[in-house]
Amino acid sequence: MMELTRKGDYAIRGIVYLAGQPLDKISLLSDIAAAVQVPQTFLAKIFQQFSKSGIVKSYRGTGGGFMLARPPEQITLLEVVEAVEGPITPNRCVIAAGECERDSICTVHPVWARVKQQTRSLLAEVSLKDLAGI
Amino acid sequence: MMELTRKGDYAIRGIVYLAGQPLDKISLLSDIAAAVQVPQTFLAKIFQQFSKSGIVKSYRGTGGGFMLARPPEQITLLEVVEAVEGPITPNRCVIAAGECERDSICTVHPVWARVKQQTRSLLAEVSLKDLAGI
DNA sequence: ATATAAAGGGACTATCACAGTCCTTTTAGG
DNA sequence: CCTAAAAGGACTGTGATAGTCCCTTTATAT
Repeated sequence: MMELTRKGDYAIRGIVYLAGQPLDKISLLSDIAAAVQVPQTFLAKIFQQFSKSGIVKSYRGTGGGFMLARPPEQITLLEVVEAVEGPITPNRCVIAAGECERDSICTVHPVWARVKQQTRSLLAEVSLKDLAGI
Repeated sequence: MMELTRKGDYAIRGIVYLAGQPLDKISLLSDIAAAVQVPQTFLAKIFQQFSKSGIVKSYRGTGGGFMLARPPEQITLLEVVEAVEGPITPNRCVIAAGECERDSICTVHPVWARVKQQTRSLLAEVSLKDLAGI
């Protein structure tokens, strides 16, 4: 239970690397992939998701690459994880009330809600600045 | 991320049902399965794990079945979940130091350790008595 | 204009964990 | 010794994960 996927792991590695680079430097995907030891084609998919979530800005063509969309202290670990893994939901029931028919009688429900809330707020307190050790 | 499997869900349903029964009553697997709407053969595997973990006591043969091994207030949700899902580990690195080679440089590591610790202690505070609403 | 260097995006594949099923064996009572 | 239960092993279908491959789009440099 509660395991981060390899994709999530790679995502964090990649973005933390980016956070460690000079703010206005555009990094090549190939460089990032080599530095953090992740297959480049796979990392490409991950950075596409980052781009859509507004965590990174991408530039195409010659001289293109990736940059953080905001300074590292304004990007949280929660954002990064949820960008690639989707919302954190310890139990399907937590997604939305009524998702399971046993809802009304389910005393476990509120416990998962607390786990979710607690975890999200912990991850929200950690920024890329912290992780990059700047 | 962080999703409880269906097995874990079923496990909780089954054990909470048992906690709601009279303390010394031996319940049939077939009854439990029917009550909580889980395939009996699948629930059988789950209760075998419970039995090995010492959460329930099993009796074979005619008149056999299952009973909680301890009173409901002495069995925690953490025990139940870990019995069937294994240890709660948000990230492979958290399992043991040195599991990943990037260990020493990995600033994310301590964050996962906190998530793990926090979640475990929350689940440890909830007993079957609470869940069964006794 | 055209060659080139990048990211974007779609389609495809292999592997593995999850979610079960089925069948045989063991244990206990009547 | 027959029957009722759990124990255990072997097997299977399905879906998510973890990629790969190839083509398209966009931008720059010559």
